[in-house]
Amino acid sequence: MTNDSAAESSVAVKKDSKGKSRTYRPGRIRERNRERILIAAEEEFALNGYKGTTIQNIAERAGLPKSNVLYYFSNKKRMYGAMFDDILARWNKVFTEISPEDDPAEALATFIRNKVEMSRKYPLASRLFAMEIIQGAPFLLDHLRTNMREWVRGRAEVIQSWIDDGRMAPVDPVQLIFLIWSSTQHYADFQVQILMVENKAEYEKRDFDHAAEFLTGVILRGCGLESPK
Amino acid sequence: MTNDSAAESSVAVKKDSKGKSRTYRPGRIRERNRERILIAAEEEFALNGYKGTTIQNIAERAGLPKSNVLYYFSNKKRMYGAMFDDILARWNKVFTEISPEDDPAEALATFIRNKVEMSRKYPLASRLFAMEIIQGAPFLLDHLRTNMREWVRGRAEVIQSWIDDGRMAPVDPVQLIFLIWSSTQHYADFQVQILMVENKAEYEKRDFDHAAEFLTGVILRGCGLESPK
DNA sequence: TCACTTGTTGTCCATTTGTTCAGGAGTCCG
DNA sequence: CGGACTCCTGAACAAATGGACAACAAGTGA
Repeated sequence: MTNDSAAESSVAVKKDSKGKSRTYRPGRIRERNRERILIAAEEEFALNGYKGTTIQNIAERAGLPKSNVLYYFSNKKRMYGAMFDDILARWNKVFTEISPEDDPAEALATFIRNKVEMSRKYPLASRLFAMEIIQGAPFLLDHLRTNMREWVRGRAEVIQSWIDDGRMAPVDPVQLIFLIWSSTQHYADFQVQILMVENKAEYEKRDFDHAAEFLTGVILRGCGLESPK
Repeated sequence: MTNDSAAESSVAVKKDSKGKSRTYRPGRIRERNRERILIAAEEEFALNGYKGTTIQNIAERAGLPKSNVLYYFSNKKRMYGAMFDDILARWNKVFTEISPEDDPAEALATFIRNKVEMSRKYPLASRLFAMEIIQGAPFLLDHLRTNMREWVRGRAEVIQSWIDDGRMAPVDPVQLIFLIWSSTQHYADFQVQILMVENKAEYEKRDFDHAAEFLTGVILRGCGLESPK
């Protein structure tokens, strides 16, 4: 997606000594360790940033020697890239399409709820993404320019059609998407700030429910819509 | 504020050989270089994160030898701290108080506009702050727990009083502050994403005006308020 | 001019870090 | 059991980095 690390998880095709081609399964050892490493990497990168993260730290967190980590991901950059491939794939699965026939209130509410749920379920991914963008998206620039642009454009067109049909207030659709994006993302990215300000030690499930409810309420009303009950 | 770097800019009081105390002006050499370094530091830290930034890079950007940078800020941590002291001071100056007597629509609109203006004027500061929080606020934890908590609490109380007086819809005041905070901050922090999605090379002033207008429109309406003209 | 402080800078060093590599252990299959 | 391949790992290394330091230059008030 963003780099050529895809080869890392694919099935290797090699030729044996007789020149015949044979296929080998990567085996589940590879699968398992790869995953372990990526999970550790997600935590470390989110906590310390790209440069601040050392392969040593990732290895320790994954309970493997550094050399072994480098056996799976030939270098740090690739690891970082592979992580984002994983994250983006995960996100893609969640966000369903919307269409002009949908009910605006329903669709927007669902979007907001999904996004908040995402912040709850994958806060590390959210933070990783945020840090990457803040630093100028050196790895994801291409993704932003292609996939994400198309994604936003598609949504914006549907929203615009709702507006044209007089089914919601005339607000800038792209700005609306940004608003939903940022306000929901905030619960993952600025977790510490929220916890400190609210004097809590940890999030609870109902905090997210409350947040989702608040956001749908205000944003829908802001779009001239009634919240679906 | 967050560390003891205050001493760095204060007037040094030393005793001379005879034991008499004398005061020396730091002179404007110190002032000027300090500022130059901090500006360079802001750019570097925002671009590469704490760990990713090297004193060498800061020095080069400031056009000084590394040793000279270390003469002004004895180590990297202190530099980082001094930077935030500057940033927080800058912010404090901008956000005026609100009171129960104010008009809710007027006050919220002003707040949103100020915050967007902040994103425009000091995008680096905003990003720096965001990265710090995302990484768990190792330097600003204390600030969040004290100053920021009080700040939010104070605002929330005023908003609540507006609600109690039936002057706006009953929305959670703290969540409302978070919403405004995140949605406005977004224009600075996720600049690259926005530019890519909108297929632009650079922000223009009117982009911010447009954003502020959109946000006040949606959020105020979401709070059951009319936008002040 | 003198005494003292402040400012400047090149050099040095211990440590960390990404990455390479060579060799060995484990696994699978005919 | 033997060969082919996958998986593992300790050791080594060049580059980079934060910081210490000493010697020197410039500024300042009396």
